[in-house]
Amino acid sequence: MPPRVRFSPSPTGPFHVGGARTALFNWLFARREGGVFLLRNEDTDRERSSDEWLEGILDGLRWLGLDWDEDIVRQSERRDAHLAAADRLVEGGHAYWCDCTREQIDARKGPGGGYDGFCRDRGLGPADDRVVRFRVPDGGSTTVVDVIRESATFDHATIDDFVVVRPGGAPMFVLANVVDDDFQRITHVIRGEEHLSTTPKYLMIRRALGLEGDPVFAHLPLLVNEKRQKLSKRRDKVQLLQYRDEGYLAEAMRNYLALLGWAPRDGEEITTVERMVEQFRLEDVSRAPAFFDERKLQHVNAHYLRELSEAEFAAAARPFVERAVERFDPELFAQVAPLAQTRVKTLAEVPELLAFLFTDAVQFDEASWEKAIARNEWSADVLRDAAAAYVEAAWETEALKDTTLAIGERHGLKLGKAQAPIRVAVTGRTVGPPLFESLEALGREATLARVNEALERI
RNA sequence: GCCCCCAUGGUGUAGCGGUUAGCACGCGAGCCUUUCACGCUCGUAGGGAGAGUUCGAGUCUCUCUGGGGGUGCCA
Repeated sequence: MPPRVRFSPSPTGPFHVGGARTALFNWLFARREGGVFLLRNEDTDRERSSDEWLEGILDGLRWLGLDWDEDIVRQSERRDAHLAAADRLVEGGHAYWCDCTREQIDARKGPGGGYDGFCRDRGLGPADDRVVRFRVPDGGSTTVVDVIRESATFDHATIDDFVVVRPGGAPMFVLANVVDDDFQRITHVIRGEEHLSTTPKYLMIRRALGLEGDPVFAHLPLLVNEKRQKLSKRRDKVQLLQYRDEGYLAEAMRNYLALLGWAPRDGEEITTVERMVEQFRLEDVSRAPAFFDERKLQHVNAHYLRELSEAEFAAAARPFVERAVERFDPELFAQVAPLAQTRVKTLAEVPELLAFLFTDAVQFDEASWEKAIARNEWSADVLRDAAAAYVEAAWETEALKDTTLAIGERHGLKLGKAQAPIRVAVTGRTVGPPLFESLEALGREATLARVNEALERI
């Protein structure tokens, strides 16, 4: 029997990197084991769920290349099955109707106190304003066996009778989970650690329903922020597709996500998805929470960026540049894009590097101007010589380099020094892509205009 | 409060009773070099604390400490 796993997000907000990591680990496991990767839309909270959020999740999964098998199960359409299970629980004495309000519970146990079992034996029948509570066995305990963290035992005495059906017949998450996992014949439940403490409830419901053959559990370590708290959409940058929009490649994101709580056995952190599938073992997943470190993500992304062919890089970077510069020129861009390839960590950094080629007005960075031009008395001489020599020079990289080299020698300057004022005059900054390649691409006319403009500005 | 989980450099991790505690990110230095990058080389920094088991402990046990998650008529 091939393993069957599921990713079951709740479509109540933008797709989260934590969710993406959970999906990825499920996917890697399924692909590694020749299993089946299923999707379940957990939209039982009708007020908070929407199809638009679901679309965002699907977009994210497609972007990462996480393809799923079989049709997506929509949990809200499984309501009858959930309620039938609740009926069976009540009939079997494993659950009961309860009409306590939060206020009444607080009045009896104090604010924040748990449920005290008040309605356990009142024999209440169904009503729209009543809930169904699971009757937690009085004694004993439930042990969760977990591939990643061995086992965790929970005494029943520490678990209050919990709600399985809300007023109006809305099934709760745990009930729906148990029923649908059984329906989809899920063999391995791979999810975030935040679900570990609800797992005994899951198991108790299974027992009460008489279900046999528990799935294997694997609770993944949480993804946390720099303060070591679980990533939250309120405080942290967690939207998966925001990273795409900021110039990260899907391959890089997928590779980085895999590294959070897991490491390839061969030690090669940056690796192909095929190698990840080959090496993925659930028992190799670590137990400690992992910090989502964007700096390391940047490193991984830069690596993938450099691995692209020049044409692929240009194609990937083009939309970022096109919308950021004054006058986009496709041919010029194709020519200069490779100059940026080893100089950026994300595609979003490409425009600032190349913008000087797609504008009429150079933006001078004042610190650069000061450092390369204003502070050096020889800078005006270099610029004057360049303005003269560039009129006649052959307009290609090597010739421009030789010409500039000669100008430097005349003033006792190495090329590194001599090129600085010219670079600032033409690009506005002391750092940027290789100068002579840039000049060749910019053209003689624009270059001369900028050098002369700088001369006047001194 | 109660329950549960976790603990190797700043970060992600390797190790699975005997290692000079490895790798990667970051950071620092050097080389390369038309700036900046890339690349290469070197360096920086680590098993929370205390007991115990053992000839020997990051690795096993216990206590404590710290962090986190859960404790909903959210998922």
